[in-house]
Amino acid sequence: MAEDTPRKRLDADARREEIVRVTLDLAAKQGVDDVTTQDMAQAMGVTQGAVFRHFPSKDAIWLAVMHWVRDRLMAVLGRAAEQGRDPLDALARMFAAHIDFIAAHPAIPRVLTSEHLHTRSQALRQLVTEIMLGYEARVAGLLEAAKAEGLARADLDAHAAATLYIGMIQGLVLQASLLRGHRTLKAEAARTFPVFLQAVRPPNP
Amino acid sequence: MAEDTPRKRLDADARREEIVRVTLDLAAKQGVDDVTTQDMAQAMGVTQGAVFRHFPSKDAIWLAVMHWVRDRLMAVLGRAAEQGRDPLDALARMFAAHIDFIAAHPAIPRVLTSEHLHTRSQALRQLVTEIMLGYEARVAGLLEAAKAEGLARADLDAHAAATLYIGMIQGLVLQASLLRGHRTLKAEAARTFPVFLQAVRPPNP
DNA sequence: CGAATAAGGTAGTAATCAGTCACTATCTAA
DNA sequence: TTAGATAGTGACTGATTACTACCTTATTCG
Repeated sequence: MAEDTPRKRLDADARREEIVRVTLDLAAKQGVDDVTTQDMAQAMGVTQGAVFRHFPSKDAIWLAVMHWVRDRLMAVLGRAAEQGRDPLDALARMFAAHIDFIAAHPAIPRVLTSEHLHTRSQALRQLVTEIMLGYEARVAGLLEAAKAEGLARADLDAHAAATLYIGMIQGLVLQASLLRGHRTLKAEAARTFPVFLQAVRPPNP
Repeated sequence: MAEDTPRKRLDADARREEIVRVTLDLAAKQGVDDVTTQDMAQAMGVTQGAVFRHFPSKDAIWLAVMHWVRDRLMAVLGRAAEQGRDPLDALARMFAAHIDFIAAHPAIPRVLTSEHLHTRSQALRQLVTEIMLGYEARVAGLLEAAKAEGLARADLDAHAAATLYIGMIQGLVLQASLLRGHRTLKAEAARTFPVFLQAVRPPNP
């Protein structure tokens, strides 16, 4: 819960990384749009002015955060998917990896879906769009591959199913956020994914 | 797009209603957490101080907005559902009505899922939770009824399916918001709902 | 008609915010 | 050892915010 205080006088690269880290932490705790540069500085044990030595603006910080999220998330998803024995197994592994990643970094979905950030800068909006479309294409690709192998129904609308998949994650996150504690993300995810799979599977086994 | 300027000197009830209306409008245009009391006043053609004659605080305005959303949304969903010939038809009508309502009032899902509002006051958070749980229970109820009539698979996890249903709406809204214009909410919704239905329907017709 | 009532205007407040800048402390390398 | 480079400080700014107090104007009703 506390900061492991890698105190003052970091070189610029390390400090930039730390700013991204504490920004994600703070976004999880107090909400994306309530994170101030003062909060970031305090979490690192430096003064507020120091933050602006490493980023020209707050938007630039959010952009760096978004890049961090994209890189890590895509790496995690890719690693999980390539371990799958077939396309549907890959999708299941990817889903589980995503849920685990969100559980470890609760701010990630909030950053990606934050309307506050989307409206702040064109660059931010574009990056989020790119992440979403890329993710959707990846899911749709796995579903198409599943169709080719007869693992998914032949008439499946892969694009629509990918939309449903992404929505499923959003719904799970919102529930877990509203009902903090009462329902755990992982447990609900484990119940909901099989229902999604039924929409994909062919009618007669 | 413009204000139909029901100009000055409204009685308190009418003014309160108008504040709720313009707040929803502004939230759709500029984002929930970027709506200021100054913006509201300007949209109504009064000064900012006038807003606080009718609400004790900005949180109270959001609470009134949330109540408006709950009342209207629930009424719309209820009316749509009771026209259904069977539980699944009711669900389909409810979904279509929800999408139409969102298309007419784009701020609604943003208000309901705004983390900024959830963290502002306990009352707001509680009301959103109540709306979500109520909605989910309604969907789960229809699905259970469908099971009883043999319209849904007997082993369906109605609760999980309801979670998936709500997530589907969230996913559609996010897509429409990010890809403004490129994809229309109604068209994507019409493609995605049948995929969801496949998860519900019994294996052999 | 005239006074009470209710709605809006004017002009503030204190707090908070991102961003700036001149200065200082610390590190590194010749 | 010292000189240059760099990270951080501290005090500041101007803009914006929700909210308030006092005053003015419109409406209503006896």
